[in-house]
Amino acid sequence: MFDQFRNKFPLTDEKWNEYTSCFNRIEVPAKTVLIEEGEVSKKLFIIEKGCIRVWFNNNGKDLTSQFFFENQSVASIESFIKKFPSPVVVETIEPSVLWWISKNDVDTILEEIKEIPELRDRLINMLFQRTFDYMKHFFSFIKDSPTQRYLSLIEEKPQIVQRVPQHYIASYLGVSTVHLSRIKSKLVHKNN
Amino acid sequence: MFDQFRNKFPLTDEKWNEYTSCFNRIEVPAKTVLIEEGEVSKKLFIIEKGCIRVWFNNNGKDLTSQFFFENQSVASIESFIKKFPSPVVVETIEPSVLWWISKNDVDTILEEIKEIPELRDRLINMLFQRTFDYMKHFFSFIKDSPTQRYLSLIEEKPQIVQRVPQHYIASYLGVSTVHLSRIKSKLVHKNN
DNA sequence: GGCAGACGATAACATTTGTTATCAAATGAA
DNA sequence: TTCATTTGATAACAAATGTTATCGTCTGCC
Repeated sequence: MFDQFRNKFPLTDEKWNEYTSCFNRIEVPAKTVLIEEGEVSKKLFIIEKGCIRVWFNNNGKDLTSQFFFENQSVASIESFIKKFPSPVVVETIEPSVLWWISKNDVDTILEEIKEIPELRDRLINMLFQRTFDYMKHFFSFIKDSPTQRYLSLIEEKPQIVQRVPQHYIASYLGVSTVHLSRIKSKLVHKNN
Repeated sequence: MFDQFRNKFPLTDEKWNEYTSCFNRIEVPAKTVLIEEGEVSKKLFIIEKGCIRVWFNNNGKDLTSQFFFENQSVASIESFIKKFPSPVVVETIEPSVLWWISKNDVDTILEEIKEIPELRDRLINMLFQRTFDYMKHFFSFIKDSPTQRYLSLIEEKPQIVQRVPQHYIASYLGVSTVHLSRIKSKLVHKNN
């Protein structure tokens, strides 16, 4: 799992082995809850195989905020960093193979590597990138119609449309399942 | 303007004076464009007095993404950091007193202070905070009705409701000016 | 003072989107 | 296989929101 990244990190073999051995491999079925709402999340997950959905409960309704696929890392980020109760549920969609690491181990590693500017800069860059991604998604809710958001999703994140059940996509786009059906139906008729 | 922050920064008087002298004071009327769409923004602004709106053009329509008031710093953040053409317009709403600093000076200062862990941590914290703020605003578009968003705005950012013309608030909430009028009207009638 | 433009309320109508209910197809478990 | 569950399409109706137009008020400017 981690060998593919070995050459990207300027670490000794010893340190590399020490760090990668902090990760624990698990296999879980679909619809496994990895982090519950209200729990203080002490785990960070990396997806080897499968697909994860982050959602929260709003007046009894499922609202999906993000999807994650192979090679992405997932946590209830605010909970993981600030030790707040998680506002969101993290749950598998497909049967998945995951690696998790505890917050303690992450903190230890971060403390050790912070002297390596290359890694520090990369982490800061990741933070900015995540900020920009949120901005982009946020803007689309103000400026685009649901139909346009769906078309952008097909264009920019085809994995989601291909692998995720449609009612989750609807809750991600902020529309009802019925309306997403209508949107798809209209698009098909327009193209004929 | 900067004296009120003097004791928050662990710097020598010499460095403090050197850094604060990088800022330039300007007074501008209402509706002054500070950063145009498509421009690579090389300035960061701090508001001494007044109020600023960040917006972008979407098919001829004004869409407001943020408001800023006294003591806040404003830039077309992605443009400022990554030197992209700015996707947004930054514009005063009220006659304002501003201080601006060039990107060159910011880079110089950041390079010098990065050895001070207190400042580095504070900067990283600010980045996280901004990420979380975006998340919150973004969630509200998925989970709240326009009426609820307007009520939250009154609750959490009363300055905006008090100081900003209503059609800008409508474009910030993602509704038409007519509909925001209706929302206000319904709230008034409900309370009587 | 008078005028133009900005701002906001309201009405009438059009369009979009949600809700509820029903049905059909696919899927998974016993 | 068979049955229950999940998933998705569609119809009919209700509610929310946008669009266009009109009017009144306020403000800044000459």
